[in-house]
Amino acid sequence: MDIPSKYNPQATEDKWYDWMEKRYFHSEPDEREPYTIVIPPPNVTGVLHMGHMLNNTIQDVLVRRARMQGKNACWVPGTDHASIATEAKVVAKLKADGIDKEKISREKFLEHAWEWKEKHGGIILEQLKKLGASCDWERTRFTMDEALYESVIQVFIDLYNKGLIYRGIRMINWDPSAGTAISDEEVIHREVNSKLYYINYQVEGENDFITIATTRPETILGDTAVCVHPEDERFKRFHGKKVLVPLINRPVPVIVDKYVDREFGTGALKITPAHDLHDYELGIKHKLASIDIFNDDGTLNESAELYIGKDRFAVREEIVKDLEKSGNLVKIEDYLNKVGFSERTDAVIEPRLSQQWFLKMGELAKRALEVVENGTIRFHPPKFKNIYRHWMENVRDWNISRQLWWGQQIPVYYLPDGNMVAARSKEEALDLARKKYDSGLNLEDLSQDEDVVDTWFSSWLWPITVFDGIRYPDNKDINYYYPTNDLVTAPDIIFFWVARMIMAGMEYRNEVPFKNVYFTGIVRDKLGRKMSKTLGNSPDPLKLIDQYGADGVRVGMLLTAPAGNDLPFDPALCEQGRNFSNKIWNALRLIKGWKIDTQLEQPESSRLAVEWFRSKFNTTLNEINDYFTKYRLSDALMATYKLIWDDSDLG
RNA sequence: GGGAGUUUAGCUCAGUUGGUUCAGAGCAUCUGCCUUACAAGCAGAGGGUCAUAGGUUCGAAUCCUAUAACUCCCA
Repeated sequence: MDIPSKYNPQATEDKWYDWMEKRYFHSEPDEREPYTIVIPPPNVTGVLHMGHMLNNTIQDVLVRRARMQGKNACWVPGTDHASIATEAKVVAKLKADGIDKEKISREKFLEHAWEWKEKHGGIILEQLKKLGASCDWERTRFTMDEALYESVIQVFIDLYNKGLIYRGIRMINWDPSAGTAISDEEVIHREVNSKLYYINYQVEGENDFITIATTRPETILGDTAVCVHPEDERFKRFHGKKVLVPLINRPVPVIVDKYVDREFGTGALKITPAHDLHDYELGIKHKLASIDIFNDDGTLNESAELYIGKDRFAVREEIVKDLEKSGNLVKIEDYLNKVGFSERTDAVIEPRLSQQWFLKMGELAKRALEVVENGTIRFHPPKFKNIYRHWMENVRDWNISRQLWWGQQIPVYYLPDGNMVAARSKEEALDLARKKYDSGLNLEDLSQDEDVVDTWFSSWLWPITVFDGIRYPDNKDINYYYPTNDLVTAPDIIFFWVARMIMAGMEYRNEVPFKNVYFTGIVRDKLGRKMSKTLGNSPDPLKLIDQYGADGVRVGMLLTAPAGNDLPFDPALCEQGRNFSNKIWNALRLIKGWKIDTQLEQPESSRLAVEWFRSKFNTTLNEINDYFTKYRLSDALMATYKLIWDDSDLG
């Protein structure tokens, strides 16, 4: 026989790569029923990891099935511009070339950024092709493409005019490493082994003192009060008095508030309104001063009076020594507390008072919750409904401004008198400003807001903007492909992305963006650890493909991946996948080896066998279809696996 | 601190309204086999107090209560 007994995936798969060129997966609206998936756009800076592999395999399975069912299937690929990550990469590249971002203009920087994007961005899309993803590659989109950029601007202006976007000074999460504010969702709270410092504050004019406990001694320089519980007997003698902030001897009041937990620490709390959310609220309630002691990069500024220009963590060590010298330090205890880290840079988040743009979420959330509650959008598995509901009911306004350049610049123009207008261009802004405020204004009088919007503020429009449905709400594509059918994503971006897409869909199409959301699990290693670069426990998907074939790896991933379940990945699974490919290969060899003699009459045994298999096949097909309608993909795969391995096996 | 979820064979998981096909699947393991599609294979075998303790019921993996362990989300 001339067919090799072992399946060689490379030989087969390479042959099919020109599918992309033959436009087999291109879709145009026609009279058939549409089936649409938009890819969760990976970072343009990203490279393929196991999570993408799983996620895109599932999308490919769904879209290929739809195609087999005769639907007009369209899977739109693309990337997002990932402002923080990309800007960091470009800044680093410029630095290596001896260029300082601060010293070049915004325009120049963006030129470099685009150059970088053209050169290094989008590797991941090529990798997806290797994986065999049957996307409509002619529809590839990028969140900074002109059409998508303009759509974001248009939406911003619209929401601004509706009064849903506002500007205000709020306590926000500052990422000192990226040099920008980030949203609440981008903060990851982790338990950290730290210390609890007990520090004496001397009572002004008395030889008495009050002891507080804090995990952040460096912030005492920004203290503007000490707070105790009104009914705490231990502190009643301090009510109405003032105490001196150690080292700088600033007198601050002792205030009383039931907010204080008497059990925690000493029962006395130092209040730093500029650097803690709860302290900030107490500050407003008790009309306290607020002293911001940090620079943008996390070093101390002049307001701190001491340690100016030094990093916050270096200062923590120094100040403890100085407090000890001055006799204010009582003791240090080990303490486990939760610290917020930036999802992007892993820097410790600094709560900070800052002027930012926010999007009101209340009404948007209400409608977005309703369509999930009433089943217009179904979650698979349904347990994510609870998490979604909880977030939606407690949603807070979304900080959408970022102090970066790479992204859609906020389309708000300020007038010399402090008034502002939102418009698509400076010229339009001028028109508007003349009509609204002052007919004598000139172009030079206007200055555009320097910030860009959060990357998610473009991704939340993705199912609409890939079909240009914001700029042209009645175009052929959007009318045909929207709402999309299935969204496949990881549960960790349910709030970042899924929830917000639903809001945007309801607001701008008055219709849900997708009918089903399939939540994948998180790919872990054999020991159950999350795959990460630092641990080095993530296999390179492309190497796995080399080793086992794309089909082998994909079967391996799906075998243990019921929706929403974490996937403890083991390369042995790919081996099983490869073996399965080989099984199918050899079934082909078997058939090819048969010779049909039309002269002979079919023996009864063969007739029965054919009839049996036909019936078995149809039973299994029903079963598989049933699994698919329930989004039980690994069960569907297993049914297929058993049909081929056990029932087609004539050995 | 608030909420959600999980716990079934060595591993990863199914198990719909409690009852004859309820104790299952795949992998792994063990024992034979290089039998002309496939040793990346074939034939066969073993393996579980369904987390623990109570309760409801004629009957519980399934319902209720408590406990424990783990996971996730939120503050």
